[in-house]
Amino acid sequence: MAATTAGARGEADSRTYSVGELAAELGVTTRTLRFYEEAGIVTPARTGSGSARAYGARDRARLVLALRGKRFGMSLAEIREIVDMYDAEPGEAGQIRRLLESLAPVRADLQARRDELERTLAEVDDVARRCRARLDELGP
Amino acid sequence: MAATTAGARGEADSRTYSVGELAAELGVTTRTLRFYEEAGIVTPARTGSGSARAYGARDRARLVLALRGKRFGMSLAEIREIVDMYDAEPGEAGQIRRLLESLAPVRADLQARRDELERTLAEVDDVARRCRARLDELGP
DNA sequence: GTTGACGTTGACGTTAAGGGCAAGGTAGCG
DNA sequence: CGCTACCTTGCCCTTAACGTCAACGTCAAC
Repeated sequence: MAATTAGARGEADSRTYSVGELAAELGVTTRTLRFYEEAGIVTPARTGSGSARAYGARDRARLVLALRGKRFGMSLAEIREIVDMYDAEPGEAGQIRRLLESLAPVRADLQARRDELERTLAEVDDVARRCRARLDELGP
Repeated sequence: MAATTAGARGEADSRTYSVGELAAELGVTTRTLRFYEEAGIVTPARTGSGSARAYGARDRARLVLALRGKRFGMSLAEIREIVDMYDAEPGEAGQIRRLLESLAPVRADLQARRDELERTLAEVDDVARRCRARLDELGP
């Protein structure tokens, strides 16, 4: 199946990356990329003969999202879910509605985290402010 | 050493919690609290005879901070550092200055994370928007 | 004075997220 | 042809952050 490795339509795929290349670019090891593949986050194509992984633009995008997700404490499983819905094929109305619904809690969670971060940031700033005040009090 | 379990000054300590109590309140297990103690995040006092842990307001506050930190992907070690500086004794000028300096990168990191979150949130919203548009296109 | 709820330490098990290494394939290059 | 660089698939090791279990103390209640 599949025609030219290109997606549904629009061959603006540009290029394709090898593990090493992509790993270097993303600042992770090749082991990590392989691990993410096992976790179902990416499914790179293979080169005809060598069975070497060939990551496309879509894989790259998913990895970027995954690494971002990891940064604020998501598990690979959570990440997988989110990334999956990110680039799900449009499909028919029912499917889209389901996607929208599953998006809601994700959004809520992200927002909650952001708010917490905001609060934390404010607290840190407050500590800093108090420090400076104390220094003013002491210093000449 | 130490006088009454109370901090530097101001006995507004109110009450003290047992492991179970505090764990329930914070929504974690007692094991977790003990683990955080090993990790140096809290150092609850002990009751005279039984050697049972008695968590004070300060411990509670540190745990709240720690759990918040965990939510956005910090390791217990990182958490410990931050929490430590949060309620470090004022100390002399040099110490305060050092605290201020170590606070800067933390703040930068938090801000970076928040910005990333913001961007992710925007992307999620964008996906949702496109979903709705597509539904409008399809629906009657 | 024993029962039960709750606490204690200690030790071992588990899960997630990789690290690292061995043994081998393959593609270009001189 | 052989060298080198990069890739492949196992497979086991490690670290963090707990879970779980055992064996035992303690304190109030009955």
